[in-house]
Amino acid sequence: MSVIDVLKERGFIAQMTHEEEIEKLFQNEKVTFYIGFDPTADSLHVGHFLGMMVMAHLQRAGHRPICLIGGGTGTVGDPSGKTDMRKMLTDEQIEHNCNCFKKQMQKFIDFTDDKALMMNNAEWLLKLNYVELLRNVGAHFSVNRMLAAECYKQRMEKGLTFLEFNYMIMQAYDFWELNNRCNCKLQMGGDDQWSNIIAGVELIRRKESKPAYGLTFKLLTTSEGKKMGKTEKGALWLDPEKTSPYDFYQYWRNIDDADVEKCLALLTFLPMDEVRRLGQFKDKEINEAKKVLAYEVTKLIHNEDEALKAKQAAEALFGGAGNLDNVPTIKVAREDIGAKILDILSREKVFASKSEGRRLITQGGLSINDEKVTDIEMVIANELFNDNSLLVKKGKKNYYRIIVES
RNA sequence: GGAUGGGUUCCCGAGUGGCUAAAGGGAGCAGACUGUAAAUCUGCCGGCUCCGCCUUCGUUGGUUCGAAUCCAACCCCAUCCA
Repeated sequence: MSVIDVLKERGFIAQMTHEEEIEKLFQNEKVTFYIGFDPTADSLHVGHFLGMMVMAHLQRAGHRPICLIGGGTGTVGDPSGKTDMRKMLTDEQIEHNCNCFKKQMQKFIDFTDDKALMMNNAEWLLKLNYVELLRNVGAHFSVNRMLAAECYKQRMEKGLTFLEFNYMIMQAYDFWELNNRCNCKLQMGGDDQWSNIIAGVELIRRKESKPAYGLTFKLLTTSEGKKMGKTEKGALWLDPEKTSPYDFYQYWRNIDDADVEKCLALLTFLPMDEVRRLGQFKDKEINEAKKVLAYEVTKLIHNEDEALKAKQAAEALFGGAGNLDNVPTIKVAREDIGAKILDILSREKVFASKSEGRRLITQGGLSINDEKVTDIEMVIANELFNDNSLLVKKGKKNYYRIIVES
């Protein structure tokens, strides 16, 4: 079975420019391909995860991925799928973000011995000469066609700046550049990148009279079509400082029944037989599949040790067994004993504000050691601690262990 | 540069002098039901020293006992014209 078949079977692929030729390409040679990542934040998030999985699959099959960090394009901002213009980032921010991306990708993709490359398009884009670019590249783009592109449709109504309009051209230029530099023949990306990818494919075919290909993978959406990876705290980050492994684990543990099989196929390396077997589970049983999903995904993004800890914490909290050592913990000082629980938990950001804390308690949404807190004025008393720790539950499933720092 | 319309709380969107912390919807949160799921029902949904007070309706000034609502200037957005 070819890698492309594997990707198809697992449900990655959305569109391909030349399906048969791409399949042949992967059978006949070691293919260099690239995926671009815009450094809009200082961490990758689940949205990027899918692309990384694709790279990993292809790398395992002996092909060579290029991670292209958009240090240059990031200064412009991709208008695809955005209703509003993106905020512009400063050069320092972009550089910082690029470095963060790099670190995270290295955990996931093997960059030794040039088995994968990491590049930054700032390297060539920032040097471009405007008039030269217009003559070399601009001549190959039809504004009429660009305006008809899906990715600009929304923005045609809302307004699109010339700056953003050029994003497509820059991305096409990237592909051309990589084609020249590293014989990169294929660009991949999320399905929202389709127009941008085609632009590059066509540019290479025109300039070089050489074949170039494009492939998009499906966006990671829930069964309801919403983007996956949104949490109450914002995006689901891959950086443990921004989203703890425990929260990360819990996100997948709590996923919709309908999305379990899809996620197992896309976000883990479990064999498809196993994925299908787990996907068959119904009702209560499907929780077993969710546990596998959560564990596997956490293991990939963080590591086995963190995945295990997250799993243990979850089992201790929800299964009622095991020790609580790995539960998210808040340390308080000795002099906090006697203070109001409301004050301490607001200070520790368990509540967004005191008002929210009050509301929560009034509505019966806060428990300490499994007993509902009914008194807003309740204080943290010594008797509440067993073994120096106390368990707070906010809402249905947010747990915090509080320990006193000695 | 000119004309017109518009900028309201996380998002959409009502509101044209006091009854407005501001309708309605979405998102979110909590409770019930459950399987740490979905659906459904109920409540909440600016902040605080919370039966009271403070801050918010593009910005800054002004009119008024009182302004998101009226006036002025400015900024931004959309559409048409140049």
